[in-house]
Amino acid sequence: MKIPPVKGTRDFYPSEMTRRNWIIDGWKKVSVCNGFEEYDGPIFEYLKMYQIKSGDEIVEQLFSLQDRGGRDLAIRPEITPTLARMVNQQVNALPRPIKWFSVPRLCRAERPQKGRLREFFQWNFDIIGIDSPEADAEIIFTSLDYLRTTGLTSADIKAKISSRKLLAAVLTALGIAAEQFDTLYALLDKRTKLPPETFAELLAEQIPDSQQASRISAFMALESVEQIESVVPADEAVQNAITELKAVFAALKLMGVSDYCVFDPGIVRGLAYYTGVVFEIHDVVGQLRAICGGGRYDNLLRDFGGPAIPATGMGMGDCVLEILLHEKGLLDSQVPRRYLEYFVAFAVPTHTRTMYEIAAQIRSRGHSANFSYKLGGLSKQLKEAASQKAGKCVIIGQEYVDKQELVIKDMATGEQVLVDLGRFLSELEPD
RNA sequence: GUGAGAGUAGCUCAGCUGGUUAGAGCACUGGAUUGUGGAUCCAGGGGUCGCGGGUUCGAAUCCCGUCUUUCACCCCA
Repeated sequence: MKIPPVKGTRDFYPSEMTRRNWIIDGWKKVSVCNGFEEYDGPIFEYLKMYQIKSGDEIVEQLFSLQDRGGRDLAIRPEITPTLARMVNQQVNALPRPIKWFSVPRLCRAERPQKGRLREFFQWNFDIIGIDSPEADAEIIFTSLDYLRTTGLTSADIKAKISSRKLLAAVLTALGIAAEQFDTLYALLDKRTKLPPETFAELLAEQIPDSQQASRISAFMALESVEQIESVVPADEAVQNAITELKAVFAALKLMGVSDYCVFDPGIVRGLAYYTGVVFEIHDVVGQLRAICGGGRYDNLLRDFGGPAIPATGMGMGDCVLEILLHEKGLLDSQVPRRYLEYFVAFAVPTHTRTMYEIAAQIRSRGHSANFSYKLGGLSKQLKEAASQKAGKCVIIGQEYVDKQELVIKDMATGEQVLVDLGRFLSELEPD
C-alpha cells in the first residue's frame, strides 16, 4: 500500500535539500554578520501560548494535540511566543539589547496555495530592549542585507514601511473613535488589493462622514513621510510618529539601503500586537505575497507575563522567497551542485582491494571519495565518476603494480599526472 | 471553511465524439566500449490510467463520491 505525503508538506530530495540549505545558510550567515545570536525552542508548546497572542480563532489554524497527561499542546505555528517566554524566564540575567535569531520549522493547518504550505521554515530575528527607531531600521536593514546577497536588487524588491503609531495618531486626529480602529485596520490593509471603487464603498460603510473618509483615502495614497502634514492636522501624536519614521528612513539611508525603501501607509499588517513601525518586503511586480514582514511590538513580553520591554522583529518564510529567487534565475545559478572530490577507479582487475584502501585513506584525511561497486571496466567507472560530478579520478593501473604510482585524472580538463602513492596521500593532509 | 481547474511510467505529457495487447520524450539500467568519462547509437525494465462505486456488450475516456494537487477567496502569526 502506497502512502502519499501529507497535504501541504514537502519531501526534500538531495537537489531540493541543497536549495534549502543554501537559503538557510544565507539567513544564518547574515544574522551573525549583523550581530544576532541563534536560539531555538521546542517544536510544541502549550496551546494556550498561541491563544494569548492571537485569540481563539487561531486554534483552527494550527495543529494541536493532547498528550497522555491531558495537556493541550500545539505544534508551533510561529516562534515569537516561544521567544517571549524564553526572554521572560531570564529577563533579569540577559544583557541588553537582546539580538537573537532563529530558523524554526513551523506548521500551520491552513489550506495550501502558492507560497504557502503547511510546513515551512521561517527566519526570525528580533531586537529586544531598545525602543529607538534605529532598532527598527536595523531589523529592516538585516532583512534587506540578506535579500541583496542573493542578487535581488532594488529593481526587484521594495521594503514598504509605515507605522501603526502614525496610523492611530492620524485616525485620532481625524476624529475617528479608537474602538473602530481594529475593523478599519483590516480594511486599510486590503486597500491595494481591492478595486478603488470597492474600497471607497467599504470605507464609506465604516466612515459615513465623507470628509473623514476622503481624508483617510488621501492619507493612504501618500508616497512620502514629508507629505503627511499636508493632509492631516499634525498634532503632537502625529508629529511624534512622523519624527520616528523619519529617523527610521534616515538610519536606512546611512546603512546604504534607501534605494530599497519606500513609505507606504497601506502597510498595516493583520496582527493586533504591532505598536509602532511596521514593514513588509514585496516583489516589485507584486504577483507574490509578501516575502517577509515585521515591526515593533512593545507590549508582547508584558502580555506574556513579563515586564514591559520594547521589541521589534521580523519573520521571513522560505516558500515565497524560493519562488521569487527561482523566477529571477538566482537559484540554479548559485546553489552549489553536488561535488565529489575523488573517485577511485581501477584499471587492473587484480587490484580492486587497493581501491577500497585508497578510498578509505582519502576519506580519513577529510576528503570525499567514492568508488564503483560494479567492478566493471574503466570506461564504466569513469562514466560513474562523471555522473557523480567527481573533480578528480584516482586510477589504479599497471603503474601502481610496478612503481606504486597512481594516475590522477582531472575530470574537467582531462589532464592526467602520475603521482607516487605516498606523496599523493601526504598532499591530502590538512596544512 | 467556500469556489474553480487538474490527476495516464520517476518527470513532462499524447491517447479523437467510449472500441483489440495504453504510447512518446527525458530519466534509469544494460550493451556497442576489459586502460579513459559527460556525446552518439541500440536494447531493456518500469503503469491495478489517483482510489471507490455506477452507466455500458465494452470505460484511461461518460456519471457520482472520495483523496491529492494547482489557483483564488477567508485568514495570514
